[in-house]
Amino acid sequence: MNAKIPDPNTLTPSARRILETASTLFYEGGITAVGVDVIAERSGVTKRTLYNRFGSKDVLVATYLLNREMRWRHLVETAVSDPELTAIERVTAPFDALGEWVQQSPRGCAFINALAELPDPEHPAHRVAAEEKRWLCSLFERLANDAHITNPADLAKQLVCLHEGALAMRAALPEIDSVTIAKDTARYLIAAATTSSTNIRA
Amino acid sequence: MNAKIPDPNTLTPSARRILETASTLFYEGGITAVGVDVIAERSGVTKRTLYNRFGSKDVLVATYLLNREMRWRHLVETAVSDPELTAIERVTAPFDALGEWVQQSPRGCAFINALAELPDPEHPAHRVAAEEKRWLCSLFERLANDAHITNPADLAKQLVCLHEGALAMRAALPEIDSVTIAKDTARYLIAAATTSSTNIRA
DNA sequence: CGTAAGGTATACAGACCTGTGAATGCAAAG
DNA sequence: CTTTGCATTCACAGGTCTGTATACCTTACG
Repeated sequence: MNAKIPDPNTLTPSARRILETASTLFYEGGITAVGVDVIAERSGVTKRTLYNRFGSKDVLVATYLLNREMRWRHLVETAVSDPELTAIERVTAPFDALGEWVQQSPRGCAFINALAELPDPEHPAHRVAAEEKRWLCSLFERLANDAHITNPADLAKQLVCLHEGALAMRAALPEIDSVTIAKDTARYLIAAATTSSTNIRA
Repeated sequence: MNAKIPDPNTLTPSARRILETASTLFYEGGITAVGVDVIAERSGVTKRTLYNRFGSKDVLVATYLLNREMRWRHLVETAVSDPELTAIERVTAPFDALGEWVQQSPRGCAFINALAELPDPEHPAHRVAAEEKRWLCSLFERLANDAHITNPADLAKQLVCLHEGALAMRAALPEIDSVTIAKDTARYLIAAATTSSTNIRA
């Protein structure tokens, strides 16, 4: 029932083109609304080739999300590894990455969007989406830990919420600069958590 | 091109049933993925009746979102009007409402989800979604103002981000109690903004 | 030279999609 | 009693959807 996802790095030239076209169309037009015919046509490829390379639309969707996750992770990892940054600044670096990212992705989080369209929890999209959020959360936790912040786990969850909220708000109300707001709020929470001040009381 | 949306409060019995069925199916299965045939069948109604009442699927979708927004607004307005609450507690009351809401809506924000599926900015869904976010933002601002908080506008935007993030995270990673985290964070930000402490520095 | 892999081209199956047409039953309100 | 509104049944149009079948071409490589 569930074919395996091809490695986005070892694709034939046509498969590359298909994946790139599909990525754009899926993100901009929605997964369900975009048919394989359009993807094939816009890739300069026949539908047969598409199915030869990916086997099914579901696998193509999963590859799209996986590939997108890889690109996003790479961007974030580059941002947090900037040697110019202090340990504290590193914690908010993902928000800088997000600021760049949304320039080309104003329609919200592709993983959240995919979840909205694919309710079946068995669909590989759910695994990819959940994993991405978990990854971001542990990254925040690790960075907070490296910056000697009290309660890194709690702070990480707060930052992830802010992060997701900024992405969603960007899609719904672009007139609000939600990414900057989220980053400023993150900075504030971090500063508060470093100065050994009163922490959050449940 | 754009038929008008019927008032969800003055519907014939059949239309009510159609709207309720559609609401469930759209939210749980995605808007594009759910066809009018299923909606009609599950409502015990013929497709013709559906089209007599709503005119098009797009209008049905818009009515679904509008009706959902009305229910959500009502829930929030009830929560913030609780006479037991102090002015400060009122500011976080929408998060309490959210906690109840997600019990029956674990699949994220219906408006954000709709935006993900309907990229056309002319679609009425965009108006409804943007308006809902704007409404929530001004509500937060008003509540913050009533609680004599410095910079109510800034705080409101932060709270909206937290709010949306909690909703999105709930859908992606239900194992994290994101609503509680968001509410606690909100309380913290509010407390910080009331004690005339250092505010956010850009 | 021979073979295999990647790709092209066209057609098709079978299901589902939104939306319409035409005729009819039924009940309440004027 | 008749109009009006609501709902019904059945059939259909015209597309689009995913996925497959058949047959051919081109290039690389051993």
